[in-house]
Amino acid sequence: MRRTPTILHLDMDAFFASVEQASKPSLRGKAVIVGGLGPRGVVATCSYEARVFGVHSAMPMAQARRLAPNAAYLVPRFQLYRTISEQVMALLRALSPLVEPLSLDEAFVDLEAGGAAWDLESARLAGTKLRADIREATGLTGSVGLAASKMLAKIASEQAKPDGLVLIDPGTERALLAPLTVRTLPGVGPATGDHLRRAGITTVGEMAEAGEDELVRLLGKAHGHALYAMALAHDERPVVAERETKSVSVEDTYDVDIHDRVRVELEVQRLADRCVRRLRGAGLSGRTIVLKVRRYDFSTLTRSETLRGPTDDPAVVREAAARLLDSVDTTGGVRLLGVGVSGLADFTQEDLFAQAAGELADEHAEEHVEERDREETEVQGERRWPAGHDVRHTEYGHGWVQGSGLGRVTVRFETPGSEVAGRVRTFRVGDPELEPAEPLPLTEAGFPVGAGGDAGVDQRVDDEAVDGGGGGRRVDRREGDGFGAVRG
DNA sequence: TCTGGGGTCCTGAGGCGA
DNA sequence: TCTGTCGCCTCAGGACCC
Repeated sequence: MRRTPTILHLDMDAFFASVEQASKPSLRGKAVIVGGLGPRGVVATCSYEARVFGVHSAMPMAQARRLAPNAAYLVPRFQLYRTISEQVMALLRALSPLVEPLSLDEAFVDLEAGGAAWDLESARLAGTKLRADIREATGLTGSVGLAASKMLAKIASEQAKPDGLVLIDPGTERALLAPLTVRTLPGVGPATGDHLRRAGITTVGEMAEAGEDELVRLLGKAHGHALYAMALAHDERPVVAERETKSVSVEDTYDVDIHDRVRVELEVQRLADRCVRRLRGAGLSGRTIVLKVRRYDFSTLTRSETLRGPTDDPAVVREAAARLLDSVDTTGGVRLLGVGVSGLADFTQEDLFAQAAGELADEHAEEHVEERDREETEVQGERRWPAGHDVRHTEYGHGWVQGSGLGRVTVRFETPGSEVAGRVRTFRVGDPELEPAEPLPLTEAGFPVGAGGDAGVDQRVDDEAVDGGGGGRRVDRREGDGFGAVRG
């Protein structure tokens, strides 16, 4: 392990929720919860104000609503988050060519490789400056951890949250780790945590004391060796800038279990088409087709088939997925279906006939996508208005959808630069003066050139209105009008 | 009461050829 | 020719991460 704390871990604070608060002044200081708003949605991120009520990531949305009924509930706007994330990643790449993004809101940076830091003080300075730069460029806060390894840098940034910086001094690592719970270590989730607890091991120090042989006996070879090394603060994993994609998959959870076998078959075909579009979009093909089925009782099974050569042919993937489905009993109903492709290559080995058939099928698939996009943004000729998405009104200007339902849409007219919360007005959903709009930049610095906003047409539509967060007043709560229905 | 979506990695069973 | 074994591959499931 290197002796200088020049591995940096950046973690943006409550990223999705913070972006929403920055773009909607009326939500600042309020409980904001971002996630799937359907009956089976879960929380993606929530603001620190929402965490006070016990809400956290991955919690079922229904539970979050019970804990924080007056919070603002918004659907994620991934395109906007991606745009902001690119701004942040650009700042990281200015520090070093060795940047390893873990997600939209997290990354490792090897400061030493970029010459941005070489000792304790230069590392601290680089981290401090980075946080200031991020705030200036995006208006958002991020927490920084600095240490001599990835594991320790990540633990440090966790301790720094929110809006802080923690540097782990070389030589103090083991003492720092010893009292922490085993769940602190990457790779220890609920199952491994339980396993260790049953063996009387609850802290990292106890893991180190237990010894390598005992951990291997308890957790298996790979896991045991890796976790023992981590418990001793040994982590030699390098920061890796480019990671190869190993698989591509798509899956859908349905609002209501599907019992109809024909419908299940149809959904699998659609998922296969979507998966192939993603595959082709990435310029990839793959050999192994995987079908995933989650049944009514939440039991999950996968079936896979390996072809003789890699394919990106929608017809081939559809047929393989259909064959795999033949071996699965779906009579009790299914809540989730998924199709994936692994064993990836950046070339194909299809014969000419298959290629030709594929192109034909692909044309149909493209038509199908456009059709679905229309379905998602319009219902019986009327536009849909996802909660939180930006809109523009010819008279009142820029705003965002606070809620919709019963043929009405409620809009709050404000922009990221607004000093005070904007006024709220309600319109007919078909009002010709109201149209979806691109998100505005969060700061005057704006988005980088070429970065797009969110078209606002490709998101799942919520079926709930949102509350501004303050007064406990619910706006336009929709009754069952078909908006939340399962696609298809 | 309920539990998303998109990934990665590991393990163990079983088939198969050398 | 039969049998054991080793290594590799495929398949299914589980755990974990964000």
